[in-house]
Amino acid sequence: MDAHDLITRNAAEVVTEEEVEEIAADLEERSSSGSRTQSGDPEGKRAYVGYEPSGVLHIGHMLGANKLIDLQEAGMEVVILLADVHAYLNGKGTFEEIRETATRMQEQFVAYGLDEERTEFVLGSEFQFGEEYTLDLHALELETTLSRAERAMSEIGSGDSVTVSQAVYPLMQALDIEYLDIDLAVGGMEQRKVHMLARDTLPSIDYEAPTCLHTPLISELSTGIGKMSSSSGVTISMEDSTEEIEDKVNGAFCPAGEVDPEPTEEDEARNNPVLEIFEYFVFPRFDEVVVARPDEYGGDLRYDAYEQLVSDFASGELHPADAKSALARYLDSLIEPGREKLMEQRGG
RNA sequence: CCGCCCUUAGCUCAGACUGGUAGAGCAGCCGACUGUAGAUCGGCUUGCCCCCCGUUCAAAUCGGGGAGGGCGGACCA
Repeated sequence: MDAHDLITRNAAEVVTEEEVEEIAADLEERSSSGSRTQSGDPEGKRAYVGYEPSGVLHIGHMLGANKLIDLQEAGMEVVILLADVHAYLNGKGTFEEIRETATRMQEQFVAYGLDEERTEFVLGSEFQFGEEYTLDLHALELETTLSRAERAMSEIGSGDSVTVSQAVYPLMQALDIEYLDIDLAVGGMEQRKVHMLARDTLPSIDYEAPTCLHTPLISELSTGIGKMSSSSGVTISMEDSTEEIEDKVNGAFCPAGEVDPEPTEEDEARNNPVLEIFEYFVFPRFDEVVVARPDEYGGDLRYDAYEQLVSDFASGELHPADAKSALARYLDSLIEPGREKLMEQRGG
């Protein structure tokens, strides 16, 4: 797979396609000339994603990590911002508490499969209190209306009250992209308003508009309606036991043969979360997927591409129950190293 | 600072005028039916009624104080 395909595979959108092509072309040129990207190389292409530190990685973090692994493979340098200041601004606790969870999070990312040598972890507070940063932040504040900043914070639900800190939050995200010298800003689709704000406002203080890549959001597991969230409903995380994974996956909405389930009576869009997780988690990380199937139903099935699995599912050849048990098994093996790290962290 | 409104189950709210320690819908959980889940049936759980003080035999309900949240406070209409 070439650099461009690695960058864009399983991405919900890229802004803009032209800008990504430029990055990909540059990576291709460098790899063919034999100059493998070294960390800290001023010419290297850098991608980043930012997360508020949380003690336990959940499926959203893992989805982002999958993309970062793709980007590393494509030759990019990868930066994970452990956004302690952002977490503080979002009311997640004291700096001490937040920083402690930041360390745990970093270890879990490595356990999940990020190359430790090629991943740079940066604590937001390392650079976000600098004088220059602060002045730039105020300059951005001058360029941004409250309502625009408020709209960019996806976590703010209607009806919730908004603090000034939450309005500053997205502006800092924009500035981080510049200060970390990022060529590609990565985030889930819930980050697109923040990134669009960054593209609009950074040029007004004479910085470049960042190129952005957004990963899809997985549908709510038990209904297929809306998006899976770490704050409500069923979510999958690194602290799930094998049994919990099995139970959660087994409880997932998964109508037989329906790749594109019908909307609900209230006209809410529905997706098949089981297929989504196969597509975004399993196939990117495994060359071959084996679905164990009882002999009475025809024996095991083997796939080396997501499309093959979908086509069997659509035809009815692959039954949801078999798909689910296979999914639980693969998800479990993805989570296992992180789960062990987590137990180690808690035991010590 | 001042004024008005709100606070009851995880969520949206009823109950307050006419005191008798609480209800609905949704969600959730459990069974039946499906080789999964959903749908559909059947069953079940849940509450510092925002806090404190007072009146009363008895307070979610009445009185006082407080906290949190929403909206408003020039002009124009």
